[in-house]
Amino acid sequence: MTSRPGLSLAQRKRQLVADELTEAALQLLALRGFDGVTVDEIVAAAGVSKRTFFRYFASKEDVVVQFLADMGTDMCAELASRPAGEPPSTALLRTVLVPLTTCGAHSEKALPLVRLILRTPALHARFLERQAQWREGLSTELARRLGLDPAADLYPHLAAGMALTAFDTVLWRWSESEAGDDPTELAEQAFAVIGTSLDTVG
Amino acid sequence: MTSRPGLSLAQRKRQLVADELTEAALQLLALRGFDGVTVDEIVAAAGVSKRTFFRYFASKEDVVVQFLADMGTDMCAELASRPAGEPPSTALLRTVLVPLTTCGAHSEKALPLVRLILRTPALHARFLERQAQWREGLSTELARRLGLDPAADLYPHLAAGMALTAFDTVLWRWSESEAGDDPTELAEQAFAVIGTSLDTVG
DNA sequence: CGCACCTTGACACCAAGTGTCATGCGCGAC
DNA sequence: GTCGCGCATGACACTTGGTGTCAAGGTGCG
Repeated sequence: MTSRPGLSLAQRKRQLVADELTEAALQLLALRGFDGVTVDEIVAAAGVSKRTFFRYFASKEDVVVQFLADMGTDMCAELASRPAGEPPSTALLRTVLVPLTTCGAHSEKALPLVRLILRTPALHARFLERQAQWREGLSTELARRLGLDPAADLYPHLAAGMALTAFDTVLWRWSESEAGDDPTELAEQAFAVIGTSLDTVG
Repeated sequence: MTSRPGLSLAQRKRQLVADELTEAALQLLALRGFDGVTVDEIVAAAGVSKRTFFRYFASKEDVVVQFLADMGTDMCAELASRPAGEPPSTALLRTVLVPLTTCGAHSEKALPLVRLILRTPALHARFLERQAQWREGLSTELARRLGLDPAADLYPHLAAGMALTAFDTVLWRWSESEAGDDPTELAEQAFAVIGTSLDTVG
């Protein structure tokens, strides 16, 4: 899930431990809820010490939420790779579709995880914090594309925020749906609403 | 700041203690940063026990952020009070203006507070969480106004999210500005961008 | 006066993190 | 081969946020 191939030998062991930890954690958390599990239990299940846990994850929340950092860089990369002439609305739709399609593709695992995050206040807070970081990245990239000064123009920040608002809405709606709507379809619906202003620059 | 007049006698003592606590806390936090101050120091400064602190505030963050709850209800009230025929963009602008004008009016106190919140990860996370609650309230109110089903239509959630995105952008920009731009002016700028899609329902 | 209620403080306790140090293991240099 | 270096780990003590519990004090009321 978080694997990035082609790294040094010693760092692959790190990945292994990290995966072991996240797997153990996710299983327990899905079962008994975020507050119902202590990190001591998690590390016992994974067979490492508590100190090691905190060498891999900055907090108990991070073990659930850390993968979002990768998604943020993925989104930025996608936005950066979109053709220069493309209108912001479609470029941002494509950007937001990156995490959303992977959600849709692995819904068996992703849906419970999303539900856990959105329904646990502590996790939701961290999730929103990450999203704020995404917003920074997207807005600077957007400013670069359009030749705007992100410190002077409100547009980049606003546009990035709107795209993430759409993302949020889709995710929330998806997490509430019983059988699982198609997130990509929902995203298109959402962008049909917000797209108008996205492309009305100036 | 948090005072709500016309309450019972005994509950006014509560307000007093709460104010004492927040004042002591804000002073220390502004001075040494959020992580540089322990709640033991805060309660020592306020002259109460640690246990009492947590009887008034659910967490250390809450002593900084609790007043946001009131702002949320204020915004909902404002939105509910807007005339029925008013287009969503102006109704939401008016809604967002409620906290923003008070910020502008008390910038000497509000600006450092906003900066503290936006620059402290833990506080920022809580802030965003509160905002998510605002979003719930605003979207249901919006759905009521427009006769939409908030569980079926994406629009209410999206519109509320866009309004809060504008709010966020304004607040962020305001907190970065040296001499303090006018938040209400910034809000109008922001709504000039997002307004287009806000009023294009269906 | 006595009673009930509410607030507070003291204290013990749990869970999340962090600093520190010693151990162990792989790996290259000699 | 082995010496030694670096790195990951574990053990442990400690700080801090946060909660449960209980006993004491104040206040209003019959």
